[in-house]
Amino acid sequence: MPELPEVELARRCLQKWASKRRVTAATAARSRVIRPGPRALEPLRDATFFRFERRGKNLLLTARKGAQLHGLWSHLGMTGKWLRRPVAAEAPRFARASLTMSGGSVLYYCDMRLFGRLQLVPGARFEDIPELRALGPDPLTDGVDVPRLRQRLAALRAPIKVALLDQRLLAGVGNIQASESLYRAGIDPRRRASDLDDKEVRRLATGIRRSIAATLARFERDVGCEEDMAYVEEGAPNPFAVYDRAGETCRRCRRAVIVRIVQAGRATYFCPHCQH
DNA sequence: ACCCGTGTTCGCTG
DNA sequence: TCAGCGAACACGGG
Repeated sequence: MPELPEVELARRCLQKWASKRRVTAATAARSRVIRPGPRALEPLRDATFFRFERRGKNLLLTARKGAQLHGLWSHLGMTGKWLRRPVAAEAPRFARASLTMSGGSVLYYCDMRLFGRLQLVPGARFEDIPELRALGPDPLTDGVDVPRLRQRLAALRAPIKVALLDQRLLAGVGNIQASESLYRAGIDPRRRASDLDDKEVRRLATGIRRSIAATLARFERDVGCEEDMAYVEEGAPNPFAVYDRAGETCRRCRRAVIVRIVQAGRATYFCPHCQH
């Protein structure tokens, strides 16, 4: 489920669950998401997590064990999530790794589709990892630098919606936030990225910030991390303005109908009347 | 049965 | 050389 807001929520939950507690056991199933292999997490035994960062959709945790630092890099892919359970409880479905914490709880990494990633980073040297170095600025923690964004977009022939999914441009914008941001900015997702003028990039930057802020605010209201953490409550109404609303009347103009198209293999939703 | 999917990477093509 | 595209990954839900 995770785009930037969901991953930020996961970061806050993990911080709350793991801060100042010691890892008493760490297990990992044989699975392609655990790197480099099933024994990858064993060095975390007796370590204590003290830093909980997020860059785009990546969670970067740091633990200390004596003089040693261990990094844990977690990317949730499409279906990854972290859950907390009492030590006596059964493991959740699709659990791929677990960290048993002092104090009697277990943190489970669960991932049905196995598109995620869980990797130990020796010495917590995240700065040495090429995939992380390649990430663009994070709209929530770094803000959006409009002149820089426009300069980057000017070099791209791809449609603006497709460009927004490139994590080298901005880290954390995913398929939902891309549609939502463009809707807020009143920009047609099919426009060539290089064709956006200054004013439009400014509107887009505002759209991105507000769309992320709105989603995060909703999570803060509706989703806690007391026990397990549910990204989307079962049967909850769609919280987004256009995403997954094909065929519905646009809430802004009340005239046109939201359209679904496919770009680069992904669904895009927009209002043909409000977005140009 | 069939299609769809909040992500990323790889290989092919023009 | 490189942007762009489809496929692949894996599996449940509508």
